[in-house]
Amino acid sequence: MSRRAGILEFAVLGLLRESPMHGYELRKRLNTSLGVFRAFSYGSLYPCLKTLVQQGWLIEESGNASEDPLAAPLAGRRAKIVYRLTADGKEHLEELLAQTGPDAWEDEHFGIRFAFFGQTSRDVRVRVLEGRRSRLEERLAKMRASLTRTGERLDDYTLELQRHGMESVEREVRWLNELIESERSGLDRRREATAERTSEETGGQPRHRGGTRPDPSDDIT
Amino acid sequence: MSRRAGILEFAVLGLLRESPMHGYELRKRLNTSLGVFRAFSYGSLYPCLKTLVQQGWLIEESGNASEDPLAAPLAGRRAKIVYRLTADGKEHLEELLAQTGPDAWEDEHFGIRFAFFGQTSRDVRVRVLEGRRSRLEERLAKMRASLTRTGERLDDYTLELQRHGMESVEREVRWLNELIESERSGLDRRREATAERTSEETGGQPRHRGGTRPDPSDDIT
DNA sequence: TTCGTCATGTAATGGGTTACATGATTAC
DNA sequence: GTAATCATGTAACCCATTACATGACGAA
Repeated sequence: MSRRAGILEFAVLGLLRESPMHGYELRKRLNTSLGVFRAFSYGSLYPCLKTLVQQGWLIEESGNASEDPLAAPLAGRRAKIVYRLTADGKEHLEELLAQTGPDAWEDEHFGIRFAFFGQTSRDVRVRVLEGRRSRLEERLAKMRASLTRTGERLDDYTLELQRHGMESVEREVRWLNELIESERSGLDRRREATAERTSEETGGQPRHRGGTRPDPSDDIT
Repeated sequence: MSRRAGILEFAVLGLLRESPMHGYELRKRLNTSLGVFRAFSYGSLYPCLKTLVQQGWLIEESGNASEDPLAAPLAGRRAKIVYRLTADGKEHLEELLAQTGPDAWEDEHFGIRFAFFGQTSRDVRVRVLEGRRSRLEERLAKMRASLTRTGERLDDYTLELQRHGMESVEREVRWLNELIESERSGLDRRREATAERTSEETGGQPRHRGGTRPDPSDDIT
């Protein structure tokens, strides 16, 4: 059981905790809200959903659950397959969210972890941020060492690439410092607020509708 | 023939153009000089080398070719498999280097392309940089649109993640602007210098040896 | 009636990793 | 002699993508 995360699984579970959705919608959210870094395709999403159902973490429902309540009597609209998190699934997600293992701060995972910080307890948040930071500092050390090394003889472009890369990492470290700082200073107020607060604020807010339909080719890529 | 690039193939060809090497050394270079972004393992490198040999782009040589000429009479040192670029291979690389198709500026490819700018003609360099820039600007537009959209209701962390992501992209755009600018201003001097200059400056510089052996676990990761 | 979007899926493929197996050489 | 590093590989797997197949619905 619990054959270690996989970032898509994580993302799906996290999104479905906020509200039930069908696959198509899920993918769209994956590639806008969370997808700044990563885009997923149906070819991975649907099989993933299937295995999550098999694990008992999701159930398939039919009916226009997460549809806009304002335009409620759609009636004719064909009922799609809506996925909802089960109790087991919620529990499983809770476990994933509580993990602070090394893969929580690797490049790919960190983004997802951060995206669901709203569902994560503050101490885990801090641990993940700190883990990420030391990961990056370790990397910086190696990059500096590699630049210092006598010999190597890199040409200007390679050098420039490395310089820019290092600056990017340094920038992320500064960002993390600020975040950690602000997590720490947020100690006094919202002391009670750890993993329990999410339920009431994730209620059914109307989905966006009308206004600027922003270019049908979704995902930011 | 020429079954489209693949970044590892590209990197191997590019590195071997500078000087012949054996697999182990190749991987190390891949993961330091170029490897700021990406790390490769033997499990992908050796099979890749094999197919490149089959394509006729590399030949296997035995002998301590790229070894430090200062410590030349190593004699006892067992001869490893040294890979050298063939004429065909060089030609093929030239073609790859000249390509300015859309995948030249996608995230993964762009790094490699840039790393070998020293072997690339200036007009191609500019085209790739500009392509990359417009790619990023396109992305920025989508991100802005997605942030502007009414509804969506993202929580603070997701918002912060997107904000940071956008700033990263904006920063890269500024970097590209500077690079393009400096490529353009470099028009007068080195006018002759396009793809022909690389031969004499890539001669056998001594490999690093002695001094600080920088921590045997290579790759920057 | 046709186009665009919504919606769900499958099969083939890709491009890499991990873990393993093996062995030579060098430094202590 | 033994540990670390150098060196070459293979097999099993992973996680995703691409291309494809299918079809319903709404709007022009």
